[in-house]
This record gives sequence, structure tokens and C-alpha cells, in this order.
Amino acid sequence: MPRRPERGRRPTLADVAERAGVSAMTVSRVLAGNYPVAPPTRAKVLRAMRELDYVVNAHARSLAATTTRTVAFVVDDVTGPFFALIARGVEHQASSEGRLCLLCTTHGDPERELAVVELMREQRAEAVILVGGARDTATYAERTAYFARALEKSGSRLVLCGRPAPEEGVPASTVQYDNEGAAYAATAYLIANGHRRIAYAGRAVGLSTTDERVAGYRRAHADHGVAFDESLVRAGEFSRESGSALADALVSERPDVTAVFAATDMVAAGVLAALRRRGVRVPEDMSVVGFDDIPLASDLTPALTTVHVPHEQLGREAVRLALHRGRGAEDRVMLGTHIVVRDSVAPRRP
Amino acid sequence: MPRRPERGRRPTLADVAERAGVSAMTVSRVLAGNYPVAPPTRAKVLRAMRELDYVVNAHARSLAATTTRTVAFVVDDVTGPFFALIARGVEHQASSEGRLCLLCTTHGDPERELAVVELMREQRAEAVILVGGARDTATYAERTAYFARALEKSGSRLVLCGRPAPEEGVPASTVQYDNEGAAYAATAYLIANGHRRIAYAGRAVGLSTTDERVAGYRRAHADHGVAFDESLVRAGEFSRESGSALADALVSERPDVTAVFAATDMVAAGVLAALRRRGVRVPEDMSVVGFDDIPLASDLTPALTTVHVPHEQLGREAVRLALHRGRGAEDRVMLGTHIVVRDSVAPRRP
DNA sequence: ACATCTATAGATACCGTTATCTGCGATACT
DNA sequence: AGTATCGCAGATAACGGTATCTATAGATGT
Repeated sequence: MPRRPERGRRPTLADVAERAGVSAMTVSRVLAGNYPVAPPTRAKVLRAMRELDYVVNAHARSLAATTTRTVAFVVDDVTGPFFALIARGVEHQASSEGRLCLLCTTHGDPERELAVVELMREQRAEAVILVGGARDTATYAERTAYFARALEKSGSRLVLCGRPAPEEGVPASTVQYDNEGAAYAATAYLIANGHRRIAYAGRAVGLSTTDERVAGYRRAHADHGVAFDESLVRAGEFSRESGSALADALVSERPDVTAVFAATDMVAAGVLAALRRRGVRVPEDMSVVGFDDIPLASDLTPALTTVHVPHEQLGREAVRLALHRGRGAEDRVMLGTHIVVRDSVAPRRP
Repeated sequence: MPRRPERGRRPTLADVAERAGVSAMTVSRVLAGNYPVAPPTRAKVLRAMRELDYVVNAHARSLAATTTRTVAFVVDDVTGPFFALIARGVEHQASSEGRLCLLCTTHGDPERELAVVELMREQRAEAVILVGGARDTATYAERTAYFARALEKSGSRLVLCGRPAPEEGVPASTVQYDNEGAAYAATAYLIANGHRRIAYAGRAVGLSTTDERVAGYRRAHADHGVAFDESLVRAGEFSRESGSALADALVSERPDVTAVFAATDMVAAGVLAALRRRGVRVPEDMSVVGFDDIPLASDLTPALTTVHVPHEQLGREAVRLALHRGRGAEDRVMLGTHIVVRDSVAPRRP
């Protein structure tokens, strides 16, 4: 007795084979194209496939061939121009290499991250790309090493994108950009413009990206002989709203501050909005620098001076690294950043 | 002779079964949990799974169970706040229903769209969600009907998101928002503010969404007894740059125009930038309305009055529709929009 | 005490491909 | 002419699960 009724069955290799009067294996070979098939036979098979509207079953194929041609892309949240740009890079590169792209989100929840990695092991994804800052640095290294090894056992490769590289020996690739150096450059730029009381606004601790940004901000102070004031590090979130709240507090509490280094452009947008509401002119009364160079950065008022991060390239490299490993390709890539000067910074007024 | 060397093999059901001293079927039952397994046996199996770090093979499972628990999401381009928000909705709903999310892009190329649909047939995705305006309306209905039927034959469901619904009888679901009505409302709002020469800036023809927006814009003129001037429909692209170019041309050619209806917020951003460069004040000299209500709309200068589109909900509904079909769920959903009044529109000055 | 039922575990047969080995007629070589 | 080679197609056995049917031991009913 057949397990499934015949009606509505999708045509299989065997159906095509029968119709073409050949064996299933021959049809498979026509499909794969890696084995000689006589032209007349091929023609018969192709016609049968067309007539039946045959479509291979990707699951059966990856079961038999033990390769999935799928890349997984794991982010906190797809919203935000930041992730969208990386996603575009990942998707472009993946599809240009004939791979499909699985999208997962974690909402910054380590539990979900774990679940997603397990899911990807089930899917036998060729690569799993983890994007964005990592939380909880205490157990981060341990978790990452576990992920890397677990995925390796399942035949796939872990790629860290914009996250700290794991220690030597952990089977993972890394694509990063120089967070610390970029923050250093942004801060140094403000210092060069005469600013001495520079506030930092955004997430401050617990996320690798921001830890690095704060570190660069701090080092710039030290290197330029500017006294570092711990109370100017204003901790909040990565949102526009947080930027506004931070700026509001700053203006009323610290009239000595003449510049703000925002952790992201989104935060900078919030800062600018709050300053405008309060009648603080940018850049005349207050200079502002952002981080990311999102597409609308030049549409803020004033046009935002910010750090350009090559998001899209980050995504492309992540896929490239995962797919072309071994053959001379390196495992760790560091991409450059640069400051984009627009109108939100001015020399400090005497 | 084994086809594959033993080393590096990932543990299978059989391995777990052997270690636990039970049959493979029992392990499968522990995994599925839909069949009684004696507690001690279950415990043995679970321990063996843990010890071997066993992970099911999703491909083998979907081959045997003929269900993939995967939803595909097809967009023109993941960049742009617009798509990112829909993507978030899709991903949230998909993962909350235990589905994985496949992401594909077409770059607006119908050829690629066809290829992507074929790919999804291979993947046996449960649903394929096509997002965004459709080009080439001449053959659109035909193509869509083909996609819908082809996907149905492969056991999956086509969902159109923000695209025109196909004719009756075509097996597809639709989630839309009222483009024409929203454009009508936006234009009527400008007319109510005394404007009579209102330019339309953006893609004008060949894309369903914009065709509908232009239609609403036109109908508002008719209903309010305002003479419609064809030459005020300024055709461009969906980009910021296009908006700037359009505004530049408009200002020099048509000094009588006092308001602009931009096809998207991105276009509106470009329009605002160009007007600012030329010293045209908004809203004193020129009113501007956008479309989408992107997250940064209120950070433009002036804060943009625009049409709010429930993007995220659009994504959620698309998944919901695809997955809960039949059991009383409708096949077509139309979501509402509304105008968000900010600062970019003022009454026409005498 | 015997038949019946229930709970649990095993056996078997696919799901739809691809890898590998074998088969066979035609061509090439000595 | 006899044999090695080649080009092409088929047979068979995985790949790693699940659905379905069957088997068995202990509980239950009369």
C-alpha cells in the first residue's frame, strides 16, 4: 500500500526517467551536468522534465550529496540601516556564489542565539555568520568557542562579523573593522578642533563594539594630553530616544561640554533632535560626531560628521571567508574605516 | 565498502540508538514526543543524545516528513528602511511560528525573480512571500498566476505583499495597504492647505505601487475641483538623489508650484536637501509630503509630514496568512494607513 | 485460568537524490 | 584478429530520518 496517495504528488526523478525511457541515474546526470550524457538522450530527458514541470528536491539532494549550499545570517534585529547594509552584502555575495541565505534574529538574547545555532546545525548550513556586538564578555569567549566547535562538528563554519575574534585554535573566521581606531580618530578630530570636554553618548559597557569605541575615545584623550573625565561617559542604549535623553541630561548638567561623540548615527540623530529642541546650535554651540555613516546621515541637520563603516563589504567578506577557506584565504580580516567630514563639527569658540 | 570514511561523521539516529541500547525508531519517538516512550527509556536516549552531541538532520527530516517549516522572503533589495521593517515583521512571525526564514533578493530583475521562485520550489518552502511593487504590469498578472500555480504544485503558497492581488482563482494570498487612498489623503491634505500646484516626485509608471499613488494623487485633484496638470508628475527613481534632481528641475522650471508630494520618504529627503541648497524654505515657500514614515522621518529638517505605512504588520500578516490558510483565515488583507502630521506642510501663502 | 487489552518497542518500507560499481557495444591499438 | 580503451547507461546502495505495521510483556476482565 502506498504511504501517500498518488494525487498531488510532485514529479520525481523516477517519473521523469520513466517518461523519457531512461534510468533515474541518467536524469540525475543530466541535472548535474558533470558526467557525459549522449546529446539525444539529454534532449529526451530535458523534454520530459519540461513536460512534467519537474523540480529537484533540494532536501533529498543535500541529504545524498551532503552539501547544502546555504549560508545562515544571524543578527540582533534586521531593522536599522546598519544591519540592512550588512545583510545586503551577505545576500549579494551568497547569491553570487550560488548560495541561499537563511535569516535569523536573536533580539540580543543569548538564549535565542544558542537556539539559532542549534537550528543551523540541524540545517547543516555551510556557514553561520554572527553579526554585531557581543554581550556579556565574561562568558562570550566560552560561548563562542562552543559555537565554533559545535558548528565545525556539524560541518559548517562560524564567522564572526564585527565581533571580537576568538582565541587561537578556535575554528572560526572573523571579519572586523577597527572600532577602537575609528573611535580614536573621531575623538582626536574633536580634540583637534579645540574641544576639551567631550561627552560619549550611547551604550557604554557590556557590548564589545561599544567597549572598543569607549576605549578609543579614552586613548585619544590620553594621547593628546586631555584630562579624561569619567562622568562624561553617558550610558544609554543604541536608540534615537536614548540619544535624546542623554543629550537632555547633558545640557542641563554639564554646561562645560562642547562636543558629543555618539556611539551610533541613530544616537546622534536623537542628540541632534534634543539639542535643537533646547535651542543649542550645532555646530556653533556644540559639535557632534556619529558612528556608522548611515544613508541618511547627510540629511540630518546639520549634516552629520561621522565614521564610515564599510558595512556592505563586511557582509561580503564574511561570506567569502566562510566559503573559500583553506585555499590560501586568510581567516581574519580587518576592514578600514574613515571619518566623513560634514557639518556637525566646528572649532570650539573661545 | 562505506561510501564515506568514518572519521568526522556526524552522529545519526542509529548511533544514538546503539549507544542507548534501543532501536532507531525509539530515538525518533523521543525526538518527536508524539508517541508514548517509557520514562526510563526516554532518559537513556536523552543521555545518549547528549553524550554524542546529537543534532537531527533537518534535510533528512523534511525528506521523510514532507514538511520543511521554512518561509521564503523575496525583496528587491534589503537596504532601505522600508524593506527592513517588513523583513522584521516576517522574521518575527515566522520564528514565533517555529519557521525558518529564507531571504532572497531580485534587484528588481524579473529574470532573477523567476530564478528565485524556482529555487524556492526546490526548497519546498512552505510559503513564498513576494514583497514590493511589481514592474511591467502588462505581463505581471500572467507571471504572478504562473508563480502561484507553480508554487502550489510544489506544495507551497504564494503571498503577495504590497502588490496587486491576482484575479480570482489564482492560488495566492495578498496583504496590501491602501496605496491609492493614502496618496489621495496626502494630496487632499495639501489641497486643504490651499495648495493648487502640487508636483508629484518619484517613480511614476511601471511599478504598481507608484501607479496607485499617482492615481490617488490624481483623484484628489478631481474630487476637489483642482485642475490637474500632467506636467507636474515628475518621473524619477526611488532614491534620495532622484528626489534632489527632481526638486532642482522643478524649482527652476515651475515657480508656480507650492507643494511636492514625494513618492517615498527617501525621495522626500532628496527634495528637502535640494530645496535647502537652493534657499527655498520648507514649509514657508514649499510644502512637502512623503510616503512610508521611515524611522528617521522626524529627523529630517523640517520634520517630515508623511503617510504612515504599517510595514512591520504587513510582514507579520503575510506569514500568518500563508501558514493559517483554510481554517477560517481570509486570503486577502488590506491594512490601513494614515497621515502623520509634522512640520513640512504649511498653508499656502497668499 | 484464559482471552483481551494496553503500553511500549522493534521491523520494515519508503522519502528523492547521488556515489560507485558494473555492463556493454563501439572504437583504437598492437 | 584479438584485446585494451572509451563513452555512455543501468543497477544498487547509501544519505538520515519518519509512518505504519507488527510483536511482546504485563495488566485487566470474567
